[in-house]
Amino acid sequence: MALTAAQAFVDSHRDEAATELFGITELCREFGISLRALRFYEDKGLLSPRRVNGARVYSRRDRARLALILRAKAIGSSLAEIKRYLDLYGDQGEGRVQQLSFVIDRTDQEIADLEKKRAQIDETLAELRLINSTCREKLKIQATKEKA
Amino acid sequence: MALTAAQAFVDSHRDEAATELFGITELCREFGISLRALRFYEDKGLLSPRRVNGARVYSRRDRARLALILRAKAIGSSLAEIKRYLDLYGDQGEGRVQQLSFVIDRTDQEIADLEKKRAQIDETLAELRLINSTCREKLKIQATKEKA
DNA sequence: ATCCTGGATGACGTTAACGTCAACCAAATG
DNA sequence: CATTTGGTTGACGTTAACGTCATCCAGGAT
Repeated sequence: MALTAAQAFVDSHRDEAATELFGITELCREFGISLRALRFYEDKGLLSPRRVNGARVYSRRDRARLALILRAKAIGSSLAEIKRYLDLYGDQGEGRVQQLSFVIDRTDQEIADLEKKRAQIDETLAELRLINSTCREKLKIQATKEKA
Repeated sequence: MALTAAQAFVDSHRDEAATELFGITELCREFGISLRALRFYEDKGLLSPRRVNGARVYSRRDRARLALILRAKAIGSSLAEIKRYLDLYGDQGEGRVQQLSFVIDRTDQEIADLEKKRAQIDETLAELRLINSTCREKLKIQATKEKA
């Protein structure tokens, strides 16, 4: 099997503690996404992995970022939203008052939005459970009918 | 002000108990969506209001359906998903075993998906709250610094 | 040397969910 | 009657988030 320099390095350390770098296919398989998607996220500025001979090499931080991206996608955020959202994660450094207040406001907003969404999910869940149990009841009745 | 027959009817009963019908603009304003969107949902088979002189007239049930649609959209479902989802609501009638089992399976699946999504939201909320309070701490420190 | 395997652009296609625009109608209004 | 108002149907445009080629390139394997 043919290997690029980066992948060779990765593979050689696969079972050791220091597997700090990941190839693109590796990451894609791990998260179940396509190469195109991962490159697309990069185009959109959500990721910026290092390059080795032109090839993308992802660090643990890149991998963590990707996990955040996919989770955010799963809860319905657009890539544009996710981009702004990611800024909140990295940047809380030793910021000035201005920056801190900004992050606080943004997170306040995000939190409010998510709580609203959560509430809607709970409503829906309650209704679905009702439908579900109602159907189960009816099914039971049908079953007894059939026995008779 | 000019009124179509249907709207005239609606308006004439506006403050009474029997306001059972809604015009399209009325509904759109109530839910904050565009005319185009509402018609689009109809094209996709999510709604089928009655017609009076060609104009759409929505009943209470239509209105309730629309509420479901928008809530489902808010939690991230596509219109195609919503369509199948709506079938679960209306159809649980006095169905045969086949139909009942189908609805049970579908709701089971939906419930599992929503619970997963809810869990991801909770994770995200926890992280955002952490970031938020951390920033507030830092801001406090900055404030005391400034007083000194 | 050559072939094969990854991976890297780049360009174009695609689907969902509308927005926008044009042209038409029917009813109330002046 | 002419007009304005609110509604209708197309048809085409648009944005997001990729999929799908086609082409190119570098590094091992044979």
